[in-house]
Amino acid sequence: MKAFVSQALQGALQQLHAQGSIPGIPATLELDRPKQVEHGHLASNVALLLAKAVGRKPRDIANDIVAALPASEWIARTEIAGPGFINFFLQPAAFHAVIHRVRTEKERFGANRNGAGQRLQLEFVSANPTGPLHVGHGRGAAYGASLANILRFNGFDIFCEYYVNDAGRQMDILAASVYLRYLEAAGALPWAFPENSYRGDYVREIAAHLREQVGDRLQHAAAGLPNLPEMSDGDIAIDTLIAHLKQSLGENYRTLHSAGLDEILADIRDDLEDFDVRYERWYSERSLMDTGAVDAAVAALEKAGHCYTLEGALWFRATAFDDDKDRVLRRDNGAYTYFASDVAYHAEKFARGFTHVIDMWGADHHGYVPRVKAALRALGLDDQQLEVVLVQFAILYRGTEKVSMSTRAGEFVTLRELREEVGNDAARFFYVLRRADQHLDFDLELAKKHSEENPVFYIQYAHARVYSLLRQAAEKGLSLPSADGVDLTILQESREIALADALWRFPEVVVTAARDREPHQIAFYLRELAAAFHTYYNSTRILVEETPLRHARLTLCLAVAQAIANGLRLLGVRAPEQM
RNA sequence: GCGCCUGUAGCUCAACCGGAUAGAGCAACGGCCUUCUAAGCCGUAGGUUACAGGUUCGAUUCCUGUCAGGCGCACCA
Repeated sequence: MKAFVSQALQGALQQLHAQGSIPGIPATLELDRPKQVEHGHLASNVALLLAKAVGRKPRDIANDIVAALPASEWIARTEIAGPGFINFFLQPAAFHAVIHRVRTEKERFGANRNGAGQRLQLEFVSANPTGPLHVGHGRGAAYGASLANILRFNGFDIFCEYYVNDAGRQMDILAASVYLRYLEAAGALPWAFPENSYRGDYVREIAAHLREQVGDRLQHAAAGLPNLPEMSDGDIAIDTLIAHLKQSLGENYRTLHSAGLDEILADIRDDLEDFDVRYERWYSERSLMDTGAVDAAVAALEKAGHCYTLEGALWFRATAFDDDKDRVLRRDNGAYTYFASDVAYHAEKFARGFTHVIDMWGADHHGYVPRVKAALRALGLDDQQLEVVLVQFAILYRGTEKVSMSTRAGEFVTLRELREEVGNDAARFFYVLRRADQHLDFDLELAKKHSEENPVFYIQYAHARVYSLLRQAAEKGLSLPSADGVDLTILQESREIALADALWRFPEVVVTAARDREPHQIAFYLRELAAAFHTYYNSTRILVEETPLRHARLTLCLAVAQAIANGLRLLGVRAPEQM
């Protein structure tokens, strides 16, 4: 419909251009919905843009443009308003066409092929597998999964990936923590559990499972165990413990390490699966080490002459590529930094042929963006193809009190707990109700309280009401509209036009939500569509005796239900037929 | 100190990558159920868009500065 008007406008402009009255057609020409209905269904600012170049008043130019518009069955009339806007008022037939389109396209209504041929990689969550996902990770999960759905609806080929940090020191700390709990369970822990290890209950469970698996076979490493509480520096204490375990357990250290990693990763997978968040691939950091990809990436940087050695460490000259300071790739102890494997990972993403790569990181990683981009450029890659979306933190509150979310202390609220408390639908919806760059205050008390008067129910209710109408019609023995042969031209009431107008916006919102990486646009749109429906429902009786009118109105309602279902599906929220 | 994000109604947030009179939800107040689900609808009230400049036909949006909040500035991940 918009394309139709746009075509007519372009035609008029081309005609004026051919006549020499305007120098060209502005590229920034807008054809948008005015905020107020009095300003028409569509409005263009083109005359305002041309005024300066032509040297005439905008309103005069607008007059010429309107005069040059071809006659049309869908444009009822035009109006020149304000400083020189051209307002278009459409015929009801244009809106009837939208309803027809929804019924034809069904679950594909709103979809487009804008992204056809583009392979896009989306990495999100990628939380360290050192514990269950907490509510902060939930935001990234909901956001990423929704964005993936929206991009797919726009025709992009999307590949979702979770980067598993299974190689770092944090994993060793987890292994050590599991071991201490393992000893504790056997009554063989000589002192109290240390502060800076992972202390959540899940560590006890992993230790218990390990014990079932290996019995007391690993207990021998307790001999010569360094006295952690006596050591003043906690980090050194942990590292000493890890070194001791690696040495005395030998091959069995791998068993210990895997016990934690496997169980937690399985838990994370289940959790996300239940949350309807799915990945094409879980990418192991360790695999980058094992295949030599990290060696290769670092070697490539060295070969390109962007590295130097200082005090035993290998540095990348990131400052040559606009970063604040140079970065260490390999420590003086010979171990690679996290940064080194991340360079390898990103180089590998590009090597796999994605046309565009989107990373979704927590906002606390923002300082990390310049150095990754610097490394990509140093490797001769186009850093423009890497887009980093920073998702601000979700700060947990219980009433007015901030809730600590230290994973080590085990005091956090897990994503699973949140889902069980407010439900998947509400959680998915709430998480994407704000832009990514907005801080999200997640008040647990409020989330619970809202579970009954939640905006998501408002939208679901609109959907369910339509199906309720169908059930009512069946009970009363009233016939339902068939797929075709419904005369929509009877729909002339302003609220019916307004409702169809709201429907027509869905395809546009799908485009801008993808373009701006903003799933919240879908959520806000759905609330407006639901509001338009509730208004209509309250003002107009749908199940009237006159069959043609009833069929036309039900067709409109079914179109609304279809659009709501399509929108909710993009956000991972169910569209129930009954509440 | 440097960098990134943010500042809009009492609260939580929108505002279509510069457009016309800045909009919703919640909270407050007043109405609507003998008829399709009141988990709903209708209405009232609420604003110097943090502040000061600048850019232009036009600024919540872009630029500069100030103030305030969050985050980051590791041979951690």
